[in-house]
Amino acid sequence: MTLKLHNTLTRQTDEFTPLSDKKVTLYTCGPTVYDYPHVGNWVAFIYWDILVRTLLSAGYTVERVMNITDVGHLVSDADEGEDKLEKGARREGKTAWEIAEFYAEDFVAGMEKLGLLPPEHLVKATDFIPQQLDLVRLLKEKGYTYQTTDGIYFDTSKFTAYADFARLDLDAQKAGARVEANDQKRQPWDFALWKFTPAGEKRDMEWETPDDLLELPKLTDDEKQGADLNGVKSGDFDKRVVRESEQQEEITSETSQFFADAESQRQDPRLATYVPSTSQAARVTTGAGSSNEEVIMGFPGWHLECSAMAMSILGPTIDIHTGGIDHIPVHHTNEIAQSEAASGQQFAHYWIHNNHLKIDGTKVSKSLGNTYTLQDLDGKGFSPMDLKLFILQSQYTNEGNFTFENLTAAQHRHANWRNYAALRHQTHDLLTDDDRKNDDPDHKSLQAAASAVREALMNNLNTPEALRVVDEALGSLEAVPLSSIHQHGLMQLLEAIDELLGLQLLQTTPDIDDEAKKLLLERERARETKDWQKSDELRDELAAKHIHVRDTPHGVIWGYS
RNA sequence: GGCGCGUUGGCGGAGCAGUUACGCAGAGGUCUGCAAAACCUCGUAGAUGGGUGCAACUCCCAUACGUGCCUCCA
Repeated sequence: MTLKLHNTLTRQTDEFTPLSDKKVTLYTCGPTVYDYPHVGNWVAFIYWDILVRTLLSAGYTVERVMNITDVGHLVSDADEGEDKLEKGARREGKTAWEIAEFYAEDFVAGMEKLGLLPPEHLVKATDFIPQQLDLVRLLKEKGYTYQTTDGIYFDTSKFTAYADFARLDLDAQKAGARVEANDQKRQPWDFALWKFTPAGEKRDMEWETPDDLLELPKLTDDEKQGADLNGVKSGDFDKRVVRESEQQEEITSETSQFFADAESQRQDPRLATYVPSTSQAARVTTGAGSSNEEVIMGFPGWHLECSAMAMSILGPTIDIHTGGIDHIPVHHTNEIAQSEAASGQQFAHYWIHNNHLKIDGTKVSKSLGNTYTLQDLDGKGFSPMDLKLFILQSQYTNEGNFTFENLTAAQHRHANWRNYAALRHQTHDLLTDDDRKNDDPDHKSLQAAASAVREALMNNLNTPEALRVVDEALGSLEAVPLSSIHQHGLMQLLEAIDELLGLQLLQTTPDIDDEAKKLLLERERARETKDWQKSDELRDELAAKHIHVRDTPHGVIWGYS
């Protein structure tokens, strides 16, 4: 059974073939940590967790990078407006660093509550500034950049495949474009790799812009002779820059860390074609020989972060890149442009995008006040797992619709599942497999259900189908005597559900304590003697302990209430 | 203006060219000391108009409507 995924590159559901037989490299665009994540944000992380679990179940090892965007994500994705972190800092009277730390911790806590597997690399953009500067340097050396008064930009006209991924019609877009705020950009869709801190402003998060990334004032036409670099005709490079970059290549072939880790890990021969740059960028100072004593501070562009982190950790080509559907036209288009321009290789083989969640039929929007967080849901009595089960009700490619009515439906289903899980405490010892062989039909059907769940996920992460399978398998335990439930088979199914869907059914359905068991027995005796009053009192006592009693034709069964 | 997605019963939501899953909710019934649960039955769902097929919810085309991204947002 091969895994199939809907690949945005091909717009088709493709069979998944990783670069390596055993290992899958995966990059997930992570959160921008300036506020609490809302249900719409969590959708993506829940689906990608299912993806990882499915890959693991298929026998792959997974190396996943998830970024924590803690700098550079502007209020507008198009390099305009304020930095979300700096804005959040002012809102709360803290520094951007404090904001980032607080919300990053909250995000990790949320992942734990939702039972999401931790990525192998959960990395902060601010910890990868040198790598990001290296990438800018590399792009500059290859002639893909230009400088404006507010930053270093990627010249999309130099990357001819720019419009391909999102199938953009740039000419048409140009015609209908909004007023362009930055008239120094050569194309409206050029994007900032590195932005300069505006003069007179002090950001919480800013770094020195290495001198060699800056362009000096333009030279005269005569002086520019011979300054072409890599076929770039622009006169934006001067002789000094060319000289410097030549020197750097000498140094850098020894010192670069940019792809070093990835090289040692993957030993992909194609990496040999990649000419690395220096990692010393952050240490470059405006010192001797520089005519410019002013230090220009700056910060990375949002798009740059993802490429730098993905490539420096996983290598220039990764298997899967995931993200929200909104990122196709801008963020991921830009990631592809800068990554592939730098490496000369395909960046990701599979681009997997989750569709958005609507809320009450309309979009999730801070201004509409419908950005429910885990904390909000908790306040209304819904657990993180209720939310997760709700989200799994629809496939990641589909637009979901969040309503409290639907969340309640998921909550009821979750409660039912937990009560089925509790049956394992109520089957008897004689059913622990010793006196029932593995070819027992009940056992087999439960095993079949476990593999049917796996198959459903292999089919483009069809979580609704997986839930249906679980419903049918667990439902088949209904209205049969406890004595005919195959405990081992039930355990295997529950383990499979927890492994594949991460619902933590086993750990959240403990056995009842001895006192409760005693009350149950007492109640049984009372019922045998038709002492209904005592029986009902005992039932109330159990209810106070959140234990619900059902008197079925096959005996008493308890559940959680 | 550009690029997308969708339209299945009260709600959510799959598969499938030929008995319309599954969950939640509703009505009636059986069972039960009572309650709950369970079980049974019911409401007989596929936007519209064409096309291809013996046969279409399922494939193709068009239309309508809804909705998302391109300015908060996964």
